[in-house]
Amino acid sequence: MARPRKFDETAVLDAAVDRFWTQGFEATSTRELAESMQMTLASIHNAFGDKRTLFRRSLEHYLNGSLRARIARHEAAPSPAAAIAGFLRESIERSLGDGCRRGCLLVNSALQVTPADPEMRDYLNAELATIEDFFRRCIVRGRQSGEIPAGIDADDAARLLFSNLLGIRVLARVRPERSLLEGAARAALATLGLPPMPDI
Amino acid sequence: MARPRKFDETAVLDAAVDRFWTQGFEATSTRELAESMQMTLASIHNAFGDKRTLFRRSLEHYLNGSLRARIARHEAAPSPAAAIAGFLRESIERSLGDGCRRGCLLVNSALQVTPADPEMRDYLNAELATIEDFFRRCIVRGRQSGEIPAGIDADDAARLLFSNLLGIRVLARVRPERSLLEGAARAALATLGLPPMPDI
DNA sequence: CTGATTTTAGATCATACGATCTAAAACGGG
DNA sequence: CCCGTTTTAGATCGTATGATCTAAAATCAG
Repeated sequence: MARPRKFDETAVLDAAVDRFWTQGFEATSTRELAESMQMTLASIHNAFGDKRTLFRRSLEHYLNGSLRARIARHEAAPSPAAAIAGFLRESIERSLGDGCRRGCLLVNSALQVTPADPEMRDYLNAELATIEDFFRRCIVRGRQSGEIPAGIDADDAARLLFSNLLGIRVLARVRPERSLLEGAARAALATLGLPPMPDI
Repeated sequence: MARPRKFDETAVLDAAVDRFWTQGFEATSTRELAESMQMTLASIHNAFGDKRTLFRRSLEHYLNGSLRARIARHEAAPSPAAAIAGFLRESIERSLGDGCRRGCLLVNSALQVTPADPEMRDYLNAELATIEDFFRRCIVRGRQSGEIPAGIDADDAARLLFSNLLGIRVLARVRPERSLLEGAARAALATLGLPPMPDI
């Protein structure tokens, strides 16, 4: 019978996410992680494997509690148009509410992957694609129900919303100004004939 | 009379840009830079200062030969609407033409700045802002001349184009697919009543 | 109690990192 | 020639890095 673990997995993964999110993978040392996670280096290695594997686990943890949950919640709403608007509103509020101005761990990480790690790139791409797909499904459903006016090609509309959100995510880290983030989202919604973002 | 330099500054800065662009600042070691630049570590330090200063110099070099030159060229064109469309077309073609799929050094770097370096963040933000300003100037001038239809607020239109371009830049690194990049740009242009991107 | 197993704690390893040091080289001036 | 200055070359430094090692601790079963 082995000695029981002293750490709470959720708590330590939260701590790891926090560090990686703020500083990025490369600039975060294993000692800094040990400090944040309140674990020794050996314990981290025992429990999570090497640094890259911990990073991967942290991403997964972040996505489960963040992007995936939010897409599911918004998509469960009866109105596809309002789902888009609400998703954008929530994205902006979360970013603006982050005192550390970290933007989005997924987007940050996607840009930091080096060519030496195509597996990580593909993983991140698959996750990013869930955003684009969410937008597309909403557009298609909204047009079928007549809630969203026909206009440009549905694929292109989804791509516009996708790139718009990615841009907002970039700005959330480097220039988190409400007028800028809201203006970009408001314009995308308006030009696509979608309802405005709900007020908070 | 000092010993003359052996290196060509432009060539070595090109080499540094290449490395930083591909791998990012943190993941690129000074020894890798020395190899690429065909200079010793001490010579690099003598000529350019520490790693961060070299990075800054490399960014400046990249921007002079890239973003700044392109904004100036497109803005000199007689048609503000065509300037926007042409700028987007060029951005996409440059990204898709890059076999290393590096995206945009400016955007990549902006996301990699850690909170410990606000000065670098501000520098990068100022550079990014020149893109937004370019779009705004074109929108305003195009509307004055009647070439661009009135629609949503000019500031918001500029923000939409800006976030759209940032998103395209992100995708240029992580998922450089022509249909995706072109679709996002095409949708932004179409919904703002702008002309399509010129064919290549 | 011993044994098996996993976890923790602290030290340590092998290597890499950014940066610096020493000395020779390269140049023109006097 | 010597001198002054900067650059180059190669070695080295002090520290940090990701990872590992050793041994004690914690647990239940027999």
